[in-house]
Amino acid sequence: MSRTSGRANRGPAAADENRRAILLAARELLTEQGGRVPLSAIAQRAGVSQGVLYRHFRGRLDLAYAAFEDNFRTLEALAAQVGPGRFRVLWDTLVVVTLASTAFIELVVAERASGLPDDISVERLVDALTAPLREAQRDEEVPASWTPADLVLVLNMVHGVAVSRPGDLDAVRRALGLVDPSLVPADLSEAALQAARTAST
Amino acid sequence: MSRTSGRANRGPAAADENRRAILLAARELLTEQGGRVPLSAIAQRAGVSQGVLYRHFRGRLDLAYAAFEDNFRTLEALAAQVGPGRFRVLWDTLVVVTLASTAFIELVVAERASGLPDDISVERLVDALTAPLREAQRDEEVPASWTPADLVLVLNMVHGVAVSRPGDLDAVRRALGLVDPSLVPADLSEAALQAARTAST
Amino acid sequence: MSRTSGRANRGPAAADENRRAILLAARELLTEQGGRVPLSAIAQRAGVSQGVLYRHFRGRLDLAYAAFEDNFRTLEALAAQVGPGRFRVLWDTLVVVTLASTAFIELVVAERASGLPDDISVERLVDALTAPLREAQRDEEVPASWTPADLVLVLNMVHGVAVSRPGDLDAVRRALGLVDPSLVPADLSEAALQAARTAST
Amino acid sequence: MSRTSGRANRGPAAADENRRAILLAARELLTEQGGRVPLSAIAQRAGVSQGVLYRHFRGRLDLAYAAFEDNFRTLEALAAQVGPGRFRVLWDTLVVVTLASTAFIELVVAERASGLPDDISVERLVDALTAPLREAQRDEEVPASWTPADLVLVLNMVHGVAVSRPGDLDAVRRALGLVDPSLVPADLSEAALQAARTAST
DNA sequence: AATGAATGAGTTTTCATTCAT
DNA sequence: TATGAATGAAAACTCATTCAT
Repeated sequence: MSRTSGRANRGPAAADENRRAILLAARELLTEQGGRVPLSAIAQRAGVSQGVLYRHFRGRLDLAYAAFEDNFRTLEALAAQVGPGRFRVLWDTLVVVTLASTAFIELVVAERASGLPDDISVERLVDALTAPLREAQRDEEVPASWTPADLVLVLNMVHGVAVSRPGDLDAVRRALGLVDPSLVPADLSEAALQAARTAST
Repeated sequence: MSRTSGRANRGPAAADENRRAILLAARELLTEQGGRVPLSAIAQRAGVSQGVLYRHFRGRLDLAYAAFEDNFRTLEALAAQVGPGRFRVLWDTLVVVTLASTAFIELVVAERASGLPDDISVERLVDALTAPLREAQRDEEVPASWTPADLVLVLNMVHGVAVSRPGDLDAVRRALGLVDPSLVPADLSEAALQAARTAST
Repeated sequence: MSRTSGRANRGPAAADENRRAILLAARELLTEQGGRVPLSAIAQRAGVSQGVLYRHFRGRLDLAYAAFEDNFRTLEALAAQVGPGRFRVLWDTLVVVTLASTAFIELVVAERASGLPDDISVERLVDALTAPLREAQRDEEVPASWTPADLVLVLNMVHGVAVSRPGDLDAVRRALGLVDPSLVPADLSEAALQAARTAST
Repeated sequence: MSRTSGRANRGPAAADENRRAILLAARELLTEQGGRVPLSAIAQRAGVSQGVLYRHFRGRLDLAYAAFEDNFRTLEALAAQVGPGRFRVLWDTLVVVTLASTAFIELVVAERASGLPDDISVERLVDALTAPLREAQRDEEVPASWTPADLVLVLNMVHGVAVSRPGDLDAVRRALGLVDPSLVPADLSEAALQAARTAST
């Protein structure tokens, strides 16, 4: 599953590709083996030397921060688009992205003592959700009582299910259904997750 | 928060006290510093030597298993009692115990690759819940549609909130309320958690 | 030149001996190979594992601090003794110890950015020198114009010669003679240095 | 303190400027942070790429050798001039240059194991000093007993003070005064040092 | 000729686990 | 039986040096 063939120096031109390969490898290995996979294993899976990993990311946590940043950007881009049903799209993506990022969330949670960087915050999510949620409530697609913060809470719950039952998408569906049927994404498949994983910047 | 005072050999009489002190220290340190605290730090906080820690627990995961076993026993004892309202008591305890054991759950989840021992399983929880839940449904205290497995799912969700927002009991209350108001425990306080923490065998 | 024979675990009883062996090995290797010898090489020469080195000393600088502390104690003990000629003894020892500690001084100097711990200071030397110097001046053994701080300055100069001409004791003698003939120690031999090296706590 | 502005290829015209910028950056960083600054940091401070640094200097030690060579040339030029008081000028410059080059001296001393190149030697200094010293002695400006080698020894001592008390020019003055008042340079100021630093080739 | 990314070989550092006392 | 030192096997991290562009 190594991305690049040999270990030839492909030169600076490959820098961006390397960065992406590292993030992807991290996602995979963290998911497969848990938060303590050696960084050297991640570098290896990405097909780069350890030095390259350290050039791109200051350390383990930085990998997670970078993934979060990517996610935020994806979501903010979605939220910025207007049109009917954008809440639906945004929410479904949010759930899928949360599931695809379980490993990174765990990492950050495990190192909570270190404190989060400013640009990784619940507020950012709340901001992106506010307008789309209001629209959806106006159109009576979702209960009027919900706040953006409630939705973030639901994502936290989704994460709880994801870590407790790795790979069990049906459990996630049932869990969301317990809160409200309208929260269950239309396409919650392994393929959708895989797409979200590969899409990282 | 008991620490053994000196370091004289206090004989087997101290063994139990040591065991409890170790589990408590582990809970504290895992919560404070995340899953990677050195075992030596746990031993130190517990006021025992590393040798003693190893005498009681085979390793890091064993600490979590032991805590789980304790929890299971507490809950099964509760479930065995009959009488009106026993579901209420059982559920409230389940939530509190889940929150008090966040650190150990994280540990096990992080090492999920290692596989769980047989006596730590969802089934055991389902078994304990089945009868009390049926009673509560008969008395129309909770929706008839719920299954014991659904409740375990809710506990998973609670765990998700707990790790995402450490110490925020209000978030837990709101989250449970989103599922169903009847799921919010009557006494969900730091004091209740502390009691659950100290209660470990 | 390894101090201990094999690599058997000689148990806690050897802890003190290990500490000493590490300091001695550090002195030797730093002198032979400069300030960048791998700590692993020091551990090896001392006949202990790397972990033992780290148990005794937080890192490279700690080795130097420990050596300084040892030196200070030796000197303060000498300064505390009374009797005629104690300045002579103290000064000669000071020069020898400075030369025997060249490697550690270089280390600390190289890492000056890190700042010194409080208990490693010029003042401590000045304090130890004050009374003995006063006596020597009363007895007209040394020029009345000198201050303890001047003597420390002379030690700094000795260090300059030591690093610039490693092993050249004659250069040290000539240098001290340029300042004042009375500053040249009576016994400034490789044997005296070796004794000072081995004497570290 | 010159930095190349952009990063366009400015052609061979920039080569000299780069060389100087690198040496200056090395002086600064070695002084600030000790002998272990990464070469990449030096290149960065100099405003050039690592490749350029390597084009000019084979490695870390080469930086020091180059600085020494520069110093030697300056001094030999001074020594070649005749006229009354040339010893004075030469000596004062020697002291200033020694202080301005502390960082490089430390570097070479730390790597003493590697051995010096032939053209960096005490003899070269002795040669430059011989005639001027003889004149000064004939004019009774300095004690007749001194040899050129003694003066080199005094420079070694100056270096010892410089590393032990970074930036403390007064200590240097006092130290030289302890040897002989005539050795204290007339202008021993930070400005004079700065001039010597910038003067490199 | 300049840039700065990539390599890869150290070095440092950390712990789980063992074991002498 | 308890203690805490020692081991040793990872893992993290750092840079000098090379090299594609």
